[in-house]
Amino acid sequence: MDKDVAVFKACSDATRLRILFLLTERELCVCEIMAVLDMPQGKISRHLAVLKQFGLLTDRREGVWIYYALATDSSIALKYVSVYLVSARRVHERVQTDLDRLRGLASEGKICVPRPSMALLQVDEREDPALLGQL
Amino acid sequence: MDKDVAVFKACSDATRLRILFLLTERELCVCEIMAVLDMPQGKISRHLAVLKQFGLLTDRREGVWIYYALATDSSIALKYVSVYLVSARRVHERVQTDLDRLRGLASEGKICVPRPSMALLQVDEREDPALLGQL
DNA sequence: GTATTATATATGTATATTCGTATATCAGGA
DNA sequence: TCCTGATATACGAATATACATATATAATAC
Repeated sequence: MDKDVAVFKACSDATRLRILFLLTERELCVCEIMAVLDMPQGKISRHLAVLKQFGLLTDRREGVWIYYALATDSSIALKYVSVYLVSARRVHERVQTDLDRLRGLASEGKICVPRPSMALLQVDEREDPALLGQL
Repeated sequence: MDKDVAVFKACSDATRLRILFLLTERELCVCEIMAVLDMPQGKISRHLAVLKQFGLLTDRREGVWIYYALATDSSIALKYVSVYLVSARRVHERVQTDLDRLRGLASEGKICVPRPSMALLQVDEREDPALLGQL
């Protein structure tokens, strides 16, 4: 149960939640997240460290860049949070703005090297209404 | 999105999460939760106030007792947290112990007046594997 | 080797959270 | 009315968190 508490704690900060929503799009390096959220590098790195420590993210280095991606199966709560992230993306304006900004900056080549889509979460967002149909 | 952050913050404490798991069984008054968790009354009341303030609980007074129950539809995140609560009940030992203790104390008449089951969450826990089948 | 870029981390400070303890409120019964 | 049991809340101490700022590390190019 402590792992689940940690997952919820990781999500209980607006900046971290925005980062998680961004990562539903694809894996991202720190500089991309910095550019989209327009926040200082140290702040982003610290939040990424928290998310990784609590098991929500994985990272891999590719040359100078370190790419972060949503983790899976680290806890029960994370599974449900993952479904939430994919389902709620289109609902929150803030998230829409962030995602638009990410795509915009990437297509203009203004943030490091755009990576191919490699999101680990394989849920089709169009399927989500069925998930909660019974509620 | 702030509402969702609040929901996750509400869940990011072990005591509050245990209370939420208990309330998947049925609505409960403060003295029942106190007895099951064996914690001082002030502590329970404070956590209930937080959960209510963040929209996770509703309360109703019946004479001297105030019954708390899981709320619904107060935010997107809460829907997914509710499904998580029902699905994860049987997985966590701590939750099992709490639920067994609740039923034991209630059947022995050791905690105020046992109420009929009035859980607001209408999800059948046997259905939950389908919810995450695609993950 | 040095310089540069990307990322991580240490430090100090302000704020928030949690808890135990004590006290206040509220409803019902004598 | 007073008393009692159930619940809420206020207060202070200990701890945790988030932040800006500064510095450290790590990989690459030269």
